[in-house]
Formats: sequence, C-alpha cells, structure tokens
Amino acid sequence: MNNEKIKSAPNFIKNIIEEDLKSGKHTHIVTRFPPEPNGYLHIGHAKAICINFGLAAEFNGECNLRFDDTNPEKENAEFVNSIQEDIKWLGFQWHDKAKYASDYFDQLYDFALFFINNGLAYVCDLDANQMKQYRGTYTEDGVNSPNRNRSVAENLELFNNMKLGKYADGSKTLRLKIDMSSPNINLRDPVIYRIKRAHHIRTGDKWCIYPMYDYTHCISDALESITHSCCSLEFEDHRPLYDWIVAHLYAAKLLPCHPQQIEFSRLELLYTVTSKRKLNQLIQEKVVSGWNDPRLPTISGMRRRGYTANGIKLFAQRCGVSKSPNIIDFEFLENAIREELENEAIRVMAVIKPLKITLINFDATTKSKSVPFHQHQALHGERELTLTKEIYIEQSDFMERPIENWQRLAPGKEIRLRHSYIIKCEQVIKNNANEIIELKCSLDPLTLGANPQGRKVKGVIHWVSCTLALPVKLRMYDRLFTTARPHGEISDFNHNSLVEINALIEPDATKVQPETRLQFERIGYFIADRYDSKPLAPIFNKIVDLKNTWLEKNK
RNA sequence: AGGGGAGUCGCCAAGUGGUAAGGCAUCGGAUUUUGAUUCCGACAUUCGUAGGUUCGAUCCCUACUUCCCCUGCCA
Repeated sequence: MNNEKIKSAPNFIKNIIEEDLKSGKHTHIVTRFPPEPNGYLHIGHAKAICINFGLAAEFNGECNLRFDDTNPEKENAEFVNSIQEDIKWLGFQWHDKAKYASDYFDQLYDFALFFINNGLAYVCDLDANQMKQYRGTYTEDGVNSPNRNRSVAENLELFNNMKLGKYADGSKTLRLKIDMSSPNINLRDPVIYRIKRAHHIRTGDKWCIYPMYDYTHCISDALESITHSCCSLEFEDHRPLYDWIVAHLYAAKLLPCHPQQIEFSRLELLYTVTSKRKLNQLIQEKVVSGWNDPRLPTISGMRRRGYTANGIKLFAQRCGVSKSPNIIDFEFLENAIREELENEAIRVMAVIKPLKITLINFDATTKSKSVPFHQHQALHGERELTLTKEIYIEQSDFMERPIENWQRLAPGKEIRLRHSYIIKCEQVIKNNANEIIELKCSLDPLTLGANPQGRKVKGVIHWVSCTLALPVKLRMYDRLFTTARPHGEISDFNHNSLVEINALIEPDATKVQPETRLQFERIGYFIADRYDSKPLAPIFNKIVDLKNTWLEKNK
C-alpha cells in the first residue's frame, strides 16, 4: 500500500500531536497499544493498532505494546501469544520488548503508600453490595464510607495486611479519597486495589491484591513516558481520574511526565459482532470453530479467511479517526480487501457446477499454451494450460434461450474460452428428463491468441479440462449474521455462512502453498487454508467475491 | 433525570467567520481474452432544528432536538 495515502488523511489526534510538536511540548512522541490478554484481537483492535502504531511511525516516535494484565482471573498466556502474533502479522513492531502492567506492580504498590501517606487513600471495609449503595446514583450524591477518615497509620497497617493476605477476598479495598458527591461517578472514591487470590500469568502467587485499571493504566503510561494515550470513547469519563492520579504523582516528582489521554470512537461493523463476550458465545456454542474461524472479525480469523494485512490497514485508514459514532458496512472492509488482492492474487480457473462440452473439431489429444498467472502483473509468471477435446464450463455460462445482453454461451453463439479458442455452440444434448447434459461446440482454429477476422466476439468464459482438472474443496463464506445489527443471538446467526462445495480446478492450482491467495477467474478470491491444506490437496477458503455489476442488475 | 461526548452526501470523513476536501458506494461512458481490473465524467446552493450576532455563519451565541457512554472490588 502506498504510504502517502496514509499520511494524507488528517484527523483530530494528528492535529493535536502536530500542535504539541510545534509548540515544543514534545520533541518526540510515544504511544502505546494496551490490550488486556483476555481474548483474541479483532477488527476493532486493528483500528486501535493502526492508530497507535501508525501515529508513532508517522511522527518518528515509538509505540509500546503493553499488556494490561491487572485482572488475573480473565487473562492467560494463550492470549498473550496470539496478540503478539496478530500484531506482527499486521506488520507492526512494538518498541523494545513487550511490556506488562504487572511489570509495575511494585511501583504501583509504593505509589499507593504515597496516596495513603498523603491522606488521599484509605482502606474500606464495605463489601461490593454496600459499596454500590454508598456510591449513589446519577442524580443522587454518594455517601462517604464509614472508613473514610481512618488514620494514615491505620490505613498503612490495614493495607499492609491486605497485601499479606490477612483478609478474605473481597472483604477490603483500597480507595482513593476524592469526592463522593462528584457528578462523575468515577471520582466517587474509586477502588484502586482489591483482594483477589488468583494466580497471575506473570507474577504467579506473589500478590493477593491487584490494582485496578484506572489506577494502573495512567501510571503505566507515565512510567513509559507515553506522550499521547489514545483509547476509545468510553474512557472519556475516566480522564478526570487519570489526570487526578497522574497530577498528584507528577507534582511529587514520582512520575517523569503527565501523558495526555485522547479518546476516539470505536469501529462498528454491520452484520457482525466484535464484543469478546459475543464472540466467545459463538465459540462456546460451537456455531463457529474457534477464535480463528474465517467468518469471525478476529484478526486471526480474517487472516485465515485470506484478508491481507495491507487490506486491513487500508480499511482502517479509510475509516479515519474521529469522535463521531459510526457504523460501517461490511462491504467497506471487503472492498479494501479486494483492492489489495487485485494485484497480489494469481489467476487460475475453476469450475463449480460443470457442464460438459465436446469440441467436435478438436483434432489433437491435447493442446498446451503458456499463459500468465496475472494479466497485468508479469512478475507472477506463467503456467502451462492444456486444452483437451472434452472440457467443463460453468452451467451458469450457458443459456438455451438467452436473455438480453447475454454475453455468454447460447445455441449458435460464439464466445471465447479464457486463454484459448473461440468456440461456437453447435448442438445441445439433453437427457430423458430434458436436462442439458452436454454441448457440442466447434472451435475456430485461427483464434488461439488472436482475434477472429471480420467479427467481434464479446464473451469470455472460464473452463477446465475434463481429463486434467482436479477436484478440490471450496469453503464458501458469507456474512456471520443475517441481521445488520446483530446482538449476538444464535437466532440471528447465518447458518449459510459456511457452505462447503466441490470444484474442479486446473492442475497447477493444486500446487500452491498454504496461505497462497488466488483468484478463480470470474468466481472470486480464495486462499489455501493455512491449517487444513495438505500438499497437493489444498482446501480453499473464499476470501471475497468479485464485484459483479451485471449480476447485481439482473437479479 | 446528573455528568461526559457526538450530530457535514447512502457509508466514512476533512474543513473553517469569506462562501462545502477526499475516500467508498452509486450512476453514465471508454478500454478489456475475467460482465473483474483500468480509465474518464457525474454525484451536498448545503453542514440536526429554530432563532440571534455579523457585510458575511457549517464554523460564534441562545434554545431545542436526536444518538452514544457512565451507578464492576472488569478493562
């Protein structure tokens, strides 16, 4: 993809960064991509990745990868690995080594002591239910915790005991002392530490207390000298808390900088779902095969489906960055993918619903010709294509009584066989049930690689040799849900989202390596499945259909 | 209802007190051994609504309206 294209689109975050660079607030920027390792990355993450890594690249800065691993109950190593693999596959490289919020647990603990010592945090005995009662509502102020005025010494001792494991899970929390009557509920004495005896993927059983996201994230950003912390819109309400925490620590010279949180709107797609909960449900109920099912908008799913990293990046770039709510049609993604595939995919022929043709005046047993794998991209090379007396064409490429503007085969009509001769339908053979079972055609021997004299022949159709073509399995995919805005219910699931069919393909096309993308001419783009393909026996996943304006109009 | 955001072409999205970029889609037309690709052309007298300020407003002010987010010891 042309990098100029990426640089040309302005957006409000770039404007902020340009301003900061111009004013001298920053001389160099650092961003971060901070996933929680509790699931696989999806197209929404791809947008965030493109924004954060893209910004760093464009302004010659750096982008960190930091796992937000503060809730050990939900996180595991499989997700840590898949996330790294997906980011690398997209073509991005994080700065330095991958970082983890858990790298900062010791510092986070010390900072908690700082807040306690300054009378800005206290240990609270309220349980979850009570805390909810005390928190108030949107319209009613909250009520101070009875433990809000504990002495520093007592808080210190209690917090130390929490860390030592002297209390049961959930029985105590450490809270910031801010304002129980704030209209922003995030500021009503937020919990920053909870007791949770869970095994952590990196710190094991060292801790039984874990810091909360709001407390951890801003401090981690500052510790990593992040300049611009870009996240999605739902964190707007958290920014005052982010700033509150960082400001105190920064003023005390405990933090090197005060990063700026900037929020953008998430990506939403029609006909699919991206929430981890909903994706997980589809997987649990086995309506899809796993996180990398080609129908899923997960990065690994899209990879397996055959989407290219550049196509996904092009899509993200075209979506832009803003704060306005947006819902994008799945076709918008498919268009970007198709655009990237146009030059990349080699062309070969396959027939799905065969109709036999006998070339009545074909006077050899075989006739071979070297033809290009791509009409406009010579670098893809050529292969030997062999014509035989009997071939198959697509049933849909013949009409006994053709409709208007029919550019394919019909009785008495001429069309070109792709990369081969012009043929003319001389006779239609039917069985007892009056079904067309074969066509007898003549070929014009002067039209191999040449246009016919004195007449113009318009249609071109694909074909395979009856004797040489090889059978192969095609997995035809369609949208995940039948409704435009699915909530993830199985009732909306598109049960035709995967249909396996058989096809006959030209022999050279069976030699492709897994993950090779190709176009079956006039059918669509396909990829040899990276997991299920065997040597000389690929299984092809349909990536996306070819655009077909004629078919659209004649539906 | 309290707080925080957002409303510019079918879908995204720039823009700014000086008279509406761009992309995708769509519609014409040309080229084409993929009805694909490519190429040319068309596509917002108008910026949620109503007032106001101004020589001039999508941009500033006021009111209204619609949509999204927030009452986890999730992130």
